[in-house]
Amino acid sequence: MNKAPHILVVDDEDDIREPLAKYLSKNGMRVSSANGGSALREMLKSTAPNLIVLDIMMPGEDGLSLCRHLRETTDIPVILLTAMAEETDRTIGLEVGADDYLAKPFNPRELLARIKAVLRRTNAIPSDVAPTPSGTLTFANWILDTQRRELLDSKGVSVSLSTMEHRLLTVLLQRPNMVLSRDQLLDLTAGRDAVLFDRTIDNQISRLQKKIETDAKKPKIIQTVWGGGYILAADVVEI
Amino acid sequence: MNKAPHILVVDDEDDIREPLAKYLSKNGMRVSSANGGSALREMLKSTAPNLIVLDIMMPGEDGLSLCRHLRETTDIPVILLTAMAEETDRTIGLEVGADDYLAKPFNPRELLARIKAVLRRTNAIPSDVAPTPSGTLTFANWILDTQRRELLDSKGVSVSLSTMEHRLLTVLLQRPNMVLSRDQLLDLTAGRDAVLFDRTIDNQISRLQKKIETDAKKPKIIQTVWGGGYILAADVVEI
DNA sequence: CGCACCGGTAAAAACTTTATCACAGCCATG
DNA sequence: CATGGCTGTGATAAAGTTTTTACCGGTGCG
Repeated sequence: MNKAPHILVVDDEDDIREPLAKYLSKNGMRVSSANGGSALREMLKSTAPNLIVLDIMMPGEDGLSLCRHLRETTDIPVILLTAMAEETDRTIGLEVGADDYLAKPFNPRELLARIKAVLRRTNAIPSDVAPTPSGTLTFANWILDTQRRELLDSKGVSVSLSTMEHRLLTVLLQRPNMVLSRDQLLDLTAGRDAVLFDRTIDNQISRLQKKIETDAKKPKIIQTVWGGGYILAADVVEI
Repeated sequence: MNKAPHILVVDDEDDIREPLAKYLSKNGMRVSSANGGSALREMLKSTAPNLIVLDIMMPGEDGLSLCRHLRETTDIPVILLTAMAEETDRTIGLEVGADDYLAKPFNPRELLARIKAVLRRTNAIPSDVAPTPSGTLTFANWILDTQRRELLDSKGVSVSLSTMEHRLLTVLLQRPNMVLSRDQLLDLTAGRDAVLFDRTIDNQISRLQKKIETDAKKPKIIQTVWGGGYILAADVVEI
């Protein structure tokens, strides 16, 4: 799609910083790294990364105030790394304005997932301001009653939807004829962090298609956009 | 249903604040904490919690005016904590605009229950579905005389209902074909101040089903909506 | 054509939510 | 002060849902 996101990793320990940088670049990120607060400050003069991964336990530095400073002077999202797994720490981290928080030792996969989640949130889809989740929506011979959580076909026969199916369908109906990436769908339905090799949305789409498509092999209503996500291809009318 | 509620705990004593924050987050809340009035004010600049738990006995602070200030400048509900178990204090607390009040030492469970109760009330079901508390209602071969508190089957045979069963049934009949969450049902059946746990509603429903369903194993009238609550699936006519 | 990904879906696994039962406390009643 | 009905709570079993895994087939591209 666009340019790969630029991640700045700040950690004083080479043994952590370098493998991490390598891992992230292997997985589609552009990575720079800094071995401490002053290197960080120096780098920020010349570049504006899309996200900073910051270890708060660096000798001779106060990671927390560094983070606070970042938050005050820039809009760059920050993910904190810390040695403590304490709930208190998490709280403090978030108080200081971090976007997310991860305790060491961490699973690089999880960090990657969280990075993606934060970036996704930062570039949030514009239309999630609007939608009115109430009322009754019609589309392609179906009627969804959001109050009753009931989906009716043209003859008024009810098809039951599970919680997630209902949520996913509602999300799609609120943004018809618009390509939604898997990440966006995850965000909108579950608010969950997407993890690598996560086929959750595929499955949910698949299950939903089985219920609402005439021919589930050739979906007309919910279509796949190769490399992009899914799109609800129908006009939606609120009645 | 959607995101976990965000609770802000304000207390100067670490020994209280931290375990409490931990307890609440273990029980499905998103928690931030502040160790005093200024930290609170600071945090409110950047976040809008769903509820604030405020200790009014903090040194160098006037908790009461803090609460009053909160009430004047925001719509965020407040639960007060205080060392005194005095009735006077409770009155003062409520006068100042607090939504609830709890004396220390308190049982964390009870606080949790009260938090839930306040949140439930805040997101209360819109009362535009103006219930008609009087009259006689028919549904699915049953006749409920709400005035006489009597339930009759199609042959006119009376089935006795306990207080709670009657109240619950009435509440459901007033909002037929609409999913009602446990929280909503709790609110509608128990009073404002009731501090109950979710399983209570399950039991009430179960007891009611045993009385009115033909086959209690496959309920037709009061159906479970998985992950959502219950729905009275029948047409209700007032006669 | 081969390679590297991407997407579909069944089945297993993990997790969440709900049903049910037993029991204890309460309250009014006799 | 014993009795019996009603309620709320906790434990445990059961049901239902969602996520992960695994495998396979399709797509774009060089």
